[in-house]
Amino acid sequence: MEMKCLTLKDLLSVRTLVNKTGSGDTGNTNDQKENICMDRRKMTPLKCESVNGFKRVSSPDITHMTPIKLTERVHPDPWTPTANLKMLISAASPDIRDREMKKTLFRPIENEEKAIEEDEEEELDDSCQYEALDDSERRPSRKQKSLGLLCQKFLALYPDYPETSEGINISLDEVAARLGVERRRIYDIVNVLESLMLVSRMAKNLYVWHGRSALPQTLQDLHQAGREQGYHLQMDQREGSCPYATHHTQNTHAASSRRKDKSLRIMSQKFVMLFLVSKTRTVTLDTAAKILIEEGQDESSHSKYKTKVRRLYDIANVLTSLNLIKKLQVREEKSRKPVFKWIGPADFHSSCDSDDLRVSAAQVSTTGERREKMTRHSSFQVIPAPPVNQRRISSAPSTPHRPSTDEPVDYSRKSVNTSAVCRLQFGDSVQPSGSPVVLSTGQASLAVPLQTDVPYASLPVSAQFTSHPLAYLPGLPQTPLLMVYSGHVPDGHLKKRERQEEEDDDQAAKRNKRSASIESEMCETESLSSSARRSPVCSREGSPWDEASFGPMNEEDAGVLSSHYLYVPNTAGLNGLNFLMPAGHTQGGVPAVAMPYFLVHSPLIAGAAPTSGAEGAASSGLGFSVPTVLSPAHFVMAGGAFGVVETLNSPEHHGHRLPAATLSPQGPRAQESPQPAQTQTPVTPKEAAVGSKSFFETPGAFGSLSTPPAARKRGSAQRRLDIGHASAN
DNA sequence: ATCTCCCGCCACCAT
DNA sequence: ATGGTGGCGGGAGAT
Repeated sequence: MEMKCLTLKDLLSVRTLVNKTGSGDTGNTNDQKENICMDRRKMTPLKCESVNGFKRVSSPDITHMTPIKLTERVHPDPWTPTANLKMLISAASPDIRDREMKKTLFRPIENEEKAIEEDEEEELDDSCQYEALDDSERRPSRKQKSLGLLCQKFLALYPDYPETSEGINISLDEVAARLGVERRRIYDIVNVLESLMLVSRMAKNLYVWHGRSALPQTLQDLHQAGREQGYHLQMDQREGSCPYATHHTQNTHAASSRRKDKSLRIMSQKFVMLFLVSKTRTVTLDTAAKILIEEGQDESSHSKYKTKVRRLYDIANVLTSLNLIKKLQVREEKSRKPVFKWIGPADFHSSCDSDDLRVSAAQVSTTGERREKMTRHSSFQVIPAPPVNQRRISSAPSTPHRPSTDEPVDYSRKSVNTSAVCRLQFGDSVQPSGSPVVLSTGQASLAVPLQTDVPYASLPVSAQFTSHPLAYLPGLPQTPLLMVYSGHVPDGHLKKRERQEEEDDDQAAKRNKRSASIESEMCETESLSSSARRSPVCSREGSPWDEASFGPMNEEDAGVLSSHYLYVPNTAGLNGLNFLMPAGHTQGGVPAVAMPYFLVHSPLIAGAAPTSGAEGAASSGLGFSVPTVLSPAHFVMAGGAFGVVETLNSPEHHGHRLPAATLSPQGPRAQESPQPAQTQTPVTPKEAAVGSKSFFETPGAFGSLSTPPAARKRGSAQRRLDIGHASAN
């Protein structure tokens, strides 16, 4: 989608309910909130007081959008959130109202319970159901304030399948006011929705609604990622303790502490993955919590578990509202055991295998967009938007954007890319086989036969590739980015995933096993973005030339790798770039997963032998001589680890590290290393630290699939997961 | 008693 | 310093 939505800010404000309500949204509302807070807050006196206090002060504060206890300010009828909504809706424009009504009234019932609840609530609201007027009744029940219900209301505000042309802006403030809740709650919802790409964050306080259009694809991607992550194994085995569990935990320590890693978004995606890879499509919170804890936490204290479960409940409530899962009451033993069953689309696995395989220029925009939207997780991310179409959310409320600095490449999430990227195979999920790569460069796309070798042995690589030892990409077009990806489907990349399920187990197990050492680094969105900035090369911390980064990986690692990309930001004078790819590198001593292509830093090429890393890789069996053809553009040659490479000399570009990068031998250790010398962009210490973080810990999973554009804008640190951040940097 | 999960404090982090 | 985000866990309602 285009970012036109961004420009819609004006529109937005116009259509906002609040505005309609008239009066500077805050002003009146605040007054109203007065009555509310008291009744509504069942809270302790203290809370009430604070509320009041807040309230008093709020009037003046109105100016800034600081979250105001929206709950209180919206409607006088505290105990019925729905009432607030209705009121607001009625005040809204006909469109909104209609849509709203339609939604609420006709939306398929999710879970009986929910539906019923809602209905009841509606009734209550509508009629003067004051039968239950006792004070106790007046106070909204816990259920009425549930996140799930709130989410339903939220969803009711937007069409499941909005017209593609225009994005629907979502102002958190507005929606919070509209729903009569505090903003904090909206974050909970939006984060989960974002994890499924139902919405995308465009800027501060501004999201764009995408609806369920991309849901199937998103789910497919998640399914893929889940399998690559080895979740299916864990799901199968876990019913006690997963052997891998402990393993996992081990090496993540460094990364695990970061805030984003515990992100609700990520957790949500993982949670969904669990369902998707589960044969029974059911997941117990207990299992999910354990699995998730293992991944992200060092310690698994009971409190951690409890916290995790809390979050899972939050997520589950939203997913339930989305009709994707439903709760099953399974009582066993002496206690009830919360179990959720997937009731959403489940056929995605077989659907898109072939179509998406090749991403043509034309497709890039859409596909890329989709991926990009995939949470902020780099794994889902994709292509940066072309400078041209980029929309800055500058208009976005309170989000200043840097003007043109980032002009060349804006990976801001906001910018839904239009194709500026050349993308070769998308990913395993998308591209079934390590097939020929289709390179799309904005306007033109060329197919580059890639020799997939041993590492890809499992792949049905056809002879077609063999004939082309090298992929030669003559001067890259204007395209800002070039991404080459040789699709290797770890799982044997069968078209039918079902079929693989059993087959993959071994691999998955293997991956899982080793995941401990690399997981933290895999596919981490944030790390990608941040690291990208720091280091042009995918190598984790070190400079592109860091040997460690390029060193051959061990077999295990090799096994884990599933995707390889060649990622070349074509910004600063890369147009003339010529690219060579070794077609059939032998894996001789090289771990099966060695990369088939390299990036070579021109200086190196020109002058002496490639740096150790590159050198090593090259020598390792990739008989690959660097032709003089290579342009002066800086090249980075990456051998083994994975396939993301970037040019070094684009300041604006931040390369971004692929998940595979984590595979470097040093593993975790690398993480600790200080900032790469080459950091192009100033990085805060924190960022650096972040770099090693892992998002998905899925080798080659999404991370590999979607490469976050080299330079993702960095939004708030917390948003770094985002695909694109508004401000470039 | 245990499950759910609301609520809002407050750490984070970009500005 | 400011303000948007959102992790987190206390603690209370629901079962």
